[in-house]
Amino acid sequence: MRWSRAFIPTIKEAPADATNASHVMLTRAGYVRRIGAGIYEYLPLGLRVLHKVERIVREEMDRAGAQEVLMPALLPSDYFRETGRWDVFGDNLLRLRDRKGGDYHLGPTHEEIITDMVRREIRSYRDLPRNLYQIQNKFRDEPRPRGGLLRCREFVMKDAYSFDVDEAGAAASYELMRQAYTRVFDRMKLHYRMVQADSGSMGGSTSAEFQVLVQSGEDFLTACDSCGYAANLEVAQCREPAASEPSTPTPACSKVSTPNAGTIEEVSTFLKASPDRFLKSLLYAAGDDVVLAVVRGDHEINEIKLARALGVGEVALATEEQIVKATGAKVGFAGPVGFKGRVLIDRDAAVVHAAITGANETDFHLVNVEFKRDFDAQVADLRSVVAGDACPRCAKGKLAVYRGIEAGHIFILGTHYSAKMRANFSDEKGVEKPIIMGCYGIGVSRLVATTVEQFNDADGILWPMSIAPYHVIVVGLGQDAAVTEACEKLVAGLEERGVEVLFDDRPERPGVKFKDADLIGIPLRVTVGAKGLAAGGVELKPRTERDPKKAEILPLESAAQLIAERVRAMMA
RNA sequence: CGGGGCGUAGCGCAGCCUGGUUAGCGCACUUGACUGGGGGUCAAGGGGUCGGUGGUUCAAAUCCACUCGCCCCGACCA
Repeated sequence: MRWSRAFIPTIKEAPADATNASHVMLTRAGYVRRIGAGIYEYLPLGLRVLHKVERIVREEMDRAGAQEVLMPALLPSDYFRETGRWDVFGDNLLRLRDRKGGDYHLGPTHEEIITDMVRREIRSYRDLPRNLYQIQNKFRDEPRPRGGLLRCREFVMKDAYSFDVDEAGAAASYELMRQAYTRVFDRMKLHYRMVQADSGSMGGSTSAEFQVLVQSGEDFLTACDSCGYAANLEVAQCREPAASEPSTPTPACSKVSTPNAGTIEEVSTFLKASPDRFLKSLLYAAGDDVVLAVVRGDHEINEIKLARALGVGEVALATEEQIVKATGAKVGFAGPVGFKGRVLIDRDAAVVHAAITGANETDFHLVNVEFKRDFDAQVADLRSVVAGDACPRCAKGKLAVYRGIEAGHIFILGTHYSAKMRANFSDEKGVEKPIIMGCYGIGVSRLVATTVEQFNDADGILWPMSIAPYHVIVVGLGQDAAVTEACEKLVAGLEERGVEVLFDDRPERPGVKFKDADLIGIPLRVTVGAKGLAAGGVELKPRTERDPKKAEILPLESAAQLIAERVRAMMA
């Protein structure tokens, strides 16, 4: 491709509303344009990258024995009504109505549709297992699209769905997908972790997320430094603390005045006691009840764990009125001692001795509080892991905390959809049973942006060879006939060898071309100029090399061959 | 949905508080000259329903009301 004929609108200044690296880079480099909140156009370079990601995903899905299908984006409401998601999805579902008044929506995910496709055709265990996948645009009316391409209202997603006769079969399908995912992310050279994750409300048993590690990630993860344990912070566990006795008997619990000191920080300063001696008491609304959850002062409560311990779907922080009503005190003075209602305490909070808590009385706290002696509560794991916690899996490991972007999620669904939709098969004995399903997503368009988040520098993008829009950029300097001739010859030689070449033949100054080449991030740059030709050939420099003086001089005659080999090596 | 902010040339912004006659700046764009290995210099140009509607006023980018769009923080998020 000749740049002089290409549509690659690079710009110096990104729109002011671009806040993260991928949005800024992809916009400046002419890959995408935003035309609405969470709605993007893919320009030629952007589409080439998107297609390359799709191709890798397709190849690995096919290799794992899955087959591609295409489902409608426009869906009649019947299917989602059948499983209740017409209501469950709420405002996240992009709904519309046709001229006859019929309810429709744009598909946010296609479990119901694929389940319907399968139930109409699959009758027998002989028809199973099967794995079907789709790569297509999906729609969610996000409450707040953000992060450029990272969270859009319309996005490209690969979803695979597996259908098995039993749990063992489903586990095997899941394992195949796990391996396929590993291959996909490896081929893209991403730095990622597979982590345990919350299966969500959709009743999955086994599930794992593929998190790409980047500082700008929305998710927090933890991983052990010595074994393979890794989990999303939502569900991450740490080792249970050892039980301990106070070194000296704790004096009787007593009340102290702490005027206007409601936060841990204020009371901690006021009483000159470190936060880890506090029992932080938080009130939560769980269904119709208000419960008290207690964690150590320096820890943060994890609402997913709390909900699980309570056996409810979700919990919400109590309102100010609820707090005042339940404790009889202003916000900031709640405590477990004397609390009338259900109390849960985190394992680490339960082993604090001579603790400090709110007194359920405005402007007062209690000191020398002892769990069991002064109050009782249900002990549970309620807090989020913090860096430095002991690994729950191995004896010596410490947990580190990272940030990541969720690029993939695999899980076993069981019979959640098949039971509701009567997607059954007959087993060997003729007994009708629901199909065991799994589903496996990859955010394809999100992956484009995620890769840029991980691979960029001050000058622009650094694509991995496997998904770069072009393998090589040939930069011709000056209007010299000899230079032009050398460029043409090199470009032809590379294209003959299957190398994808962008040839910058524009009559621009060298500085402009070099800046643009860095910005769009093609992995290999070949500079062809009078100077280089005089010195023996063309100059090859990887995008990762900052110093132009370190470019290799390749003889023009053999350059195409050598560069083609280099491309192949970088692809692997 | 709660809080904060922004809509003025393709992009980035000033002007608005304190209304006033041709609405400015940088980048980008066009033309010419010089220049030519990391976003060059000089000169001359073109480009605007000031988000929309209504109101106040002799006069509105500027004041008021409504409205649409967008961004950020939070809530939410397969």
